[in-house]
Amino acid sequence: MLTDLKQRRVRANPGRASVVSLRDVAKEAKVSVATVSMVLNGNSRISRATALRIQRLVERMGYQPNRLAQSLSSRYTNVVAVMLPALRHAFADAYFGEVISGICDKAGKMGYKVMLEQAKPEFLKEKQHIRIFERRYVDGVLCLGTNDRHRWVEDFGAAGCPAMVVDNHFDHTRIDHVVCDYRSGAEQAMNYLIQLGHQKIGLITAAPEIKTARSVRETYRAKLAEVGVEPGDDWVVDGEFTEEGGADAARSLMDKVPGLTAIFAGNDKMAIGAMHQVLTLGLRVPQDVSVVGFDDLQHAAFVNPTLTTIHLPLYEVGAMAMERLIERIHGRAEPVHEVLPTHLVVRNSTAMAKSVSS
Amino acid sequence: MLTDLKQRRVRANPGRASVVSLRDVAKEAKVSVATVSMVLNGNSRISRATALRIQRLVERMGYQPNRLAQSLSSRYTNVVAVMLPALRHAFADAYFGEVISGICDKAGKMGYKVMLEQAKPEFLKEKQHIRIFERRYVDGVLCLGTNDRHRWVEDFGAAGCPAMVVDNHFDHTRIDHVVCDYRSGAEQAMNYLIQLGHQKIGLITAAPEIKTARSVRETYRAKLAEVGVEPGDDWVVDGEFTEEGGADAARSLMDKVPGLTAIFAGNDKMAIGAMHQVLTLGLRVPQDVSVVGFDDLQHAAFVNPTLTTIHLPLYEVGAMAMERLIERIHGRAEPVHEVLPTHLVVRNSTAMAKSVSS
DNA sequence: CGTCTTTGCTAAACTGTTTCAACAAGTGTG
DNA sequence: CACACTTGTTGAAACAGTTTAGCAAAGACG
Repeated sequence: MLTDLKQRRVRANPGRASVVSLRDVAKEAKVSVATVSMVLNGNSRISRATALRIQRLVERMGYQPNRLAQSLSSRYTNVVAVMLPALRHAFADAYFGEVISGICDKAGKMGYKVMLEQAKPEFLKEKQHIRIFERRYVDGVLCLGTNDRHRWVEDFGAAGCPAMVVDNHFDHTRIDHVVCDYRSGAEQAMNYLIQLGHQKIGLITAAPEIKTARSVRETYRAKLAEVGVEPGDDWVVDGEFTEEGGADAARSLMDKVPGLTAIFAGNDKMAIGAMHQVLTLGLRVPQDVSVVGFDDLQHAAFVNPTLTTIHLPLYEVGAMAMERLIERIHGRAEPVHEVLPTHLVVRNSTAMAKSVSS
Repeated sequence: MLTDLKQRRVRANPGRASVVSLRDVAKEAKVSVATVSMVLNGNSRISRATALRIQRLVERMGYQPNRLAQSLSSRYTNVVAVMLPALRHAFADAYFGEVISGICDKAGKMGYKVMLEQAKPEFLKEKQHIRIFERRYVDGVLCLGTNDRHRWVEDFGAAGCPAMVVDNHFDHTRIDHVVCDYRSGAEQAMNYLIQLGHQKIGLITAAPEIKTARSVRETYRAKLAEVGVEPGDDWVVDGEFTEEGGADAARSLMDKVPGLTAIFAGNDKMAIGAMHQVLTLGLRVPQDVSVVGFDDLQHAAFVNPTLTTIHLPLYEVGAMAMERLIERIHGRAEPVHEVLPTHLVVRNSTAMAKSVSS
């Protein structure tokens, strides 16, 4: 008999929609808040009749649980953070965009919200990446665009915070990851170029501190070795993962490697920059120089000429990382180390090597 | 004298970092939780000595306020949502990326977190865009990529939820907005083309339901009228804001408008698609056809030829929208209608019209 | 010396949920 | 008929903060 009828302070809530609480529903239904809560959570100890009555009331009153209170009580926020690197154009990057797309779609389906964070130096120095857990902003974090120098990734493991490295791989840390098969992708690209008769193949890559980039580089050397080619020091150039970098790298290659007939770039942006540079130098793609990219961004099909590239299942990588992260949050014990397959997409930036075709 | 010494249940928190609470600090300092709370919130009624002592203790114990509890009590979450349109590549879009970049940077500086949402049909049908307020996920929302058909934008005003339309403008709704000066941008582009001697200028635009696109279209007609040119029906084609659309639109223009010497595209993606198509048709850019874009995405400087375009201050638009939204959350009464200036960036996709230069 | 004000702090109410112990009523069993 | 078990529900504690009313003690003043 609702003994607790003491006046609730009238909500001083200027202009904001007055929200109904569990209490309001309970009072209206003349039951305790515990009962309403149990109905909403499908507790089987509530009679069918009461459950139905209250469900209708909840519907009619438009009750929405306050998820701050829910999270406070349940210790789960149902929010995960996406950590992006502190690059000026990180959000405007098609590569990250594709991964985030997969993350968000999966998150939505699993009832999770996605929060955006950038791994800026001061953010990390203040240990904010751990604080977002301690302060209960998130249940887990997905780390994009990481490299070996990002030692902060290890903090998550040490602090017991669910975290996942997306599309990269740390050697000396047991942190979970979901990654594309860069090695196999590089093999396919090199096989294809070699098949077309190319031997003097330049590699534009970046950041040796990125494991996946190292895989590509090693595969490049291994594949050339298979056909008896020993690349010179000038054959591998850093392109910083940007169009500008790719363009500069291509210039360096054209300068220092006479007779070069093909360029393999570690991502599409560098490939596009490189193509641009080759064309600027008055040479033709693919007649004089073939170019192969890596990523298969949507854009790759709309440059001139269209770009032959390795397709990475970035959307799928994002979705799977999200799924596995949620499992980890819910207590999964086994480590996650998923590798997703890649494939070659042939377009118009590649052709038979000149020495062969002529 | 801590009368409330009843045992707190031992935290059943397997593996997770044990977090210190206000209570823990209070107990250690032998004061009440209220005192600690007041110290942290800078309440002046606490003695300097106590404040200092507690601040040091807070530091030493590594206390971090639980923001779920804070938000529950204060009714502010310090989180805003960014609503993106339900396009497959919304996150991979450089246009949105640039705006989001500005939003996130500003949010970080103002102590806000950013949550990502996609305006999918079922999301809106379930009124989730209002629910995220009712359920206290966010204090405000920034709407990107909206158009006149998105009537849900009006729901925010009706429900008293702080919201802001970013880089667009609704005629019949008094919702706040921050927008680039599309009209002036289009004027600059048209002036420049006309200056170069172009008269037969095709327009690739999109979605008449987007106010800013309509502004561009109207300006295009007005500017042509100024020089006595009446564009035919075939001169204006829809390009759907995509590379593919731009390419198709360019084909249509080349087909149906004999003697066309310039194309003005409503965004850079369509411009790039159009350039690609023109080149594919065996014509040269800019010698045969000049192309002007709109946006000045980072990418525009790395296509071949580099793209002449209108620079939009998208980063700044995002940052300002965020700032104004926070003001609105904190009770700002006056409507926000900001317009940010644009400017022309001349690159290599434009040249004198053929009839003039020859 | 008694009253008033200021200072410094505390108890308790409040935010809105989940969950558990307990209890009344009804049913089944020996 | 007594006892145990099941069913349906409730009260209260817990989550972790903020905020307000109010209580002592100390200083100012008539």
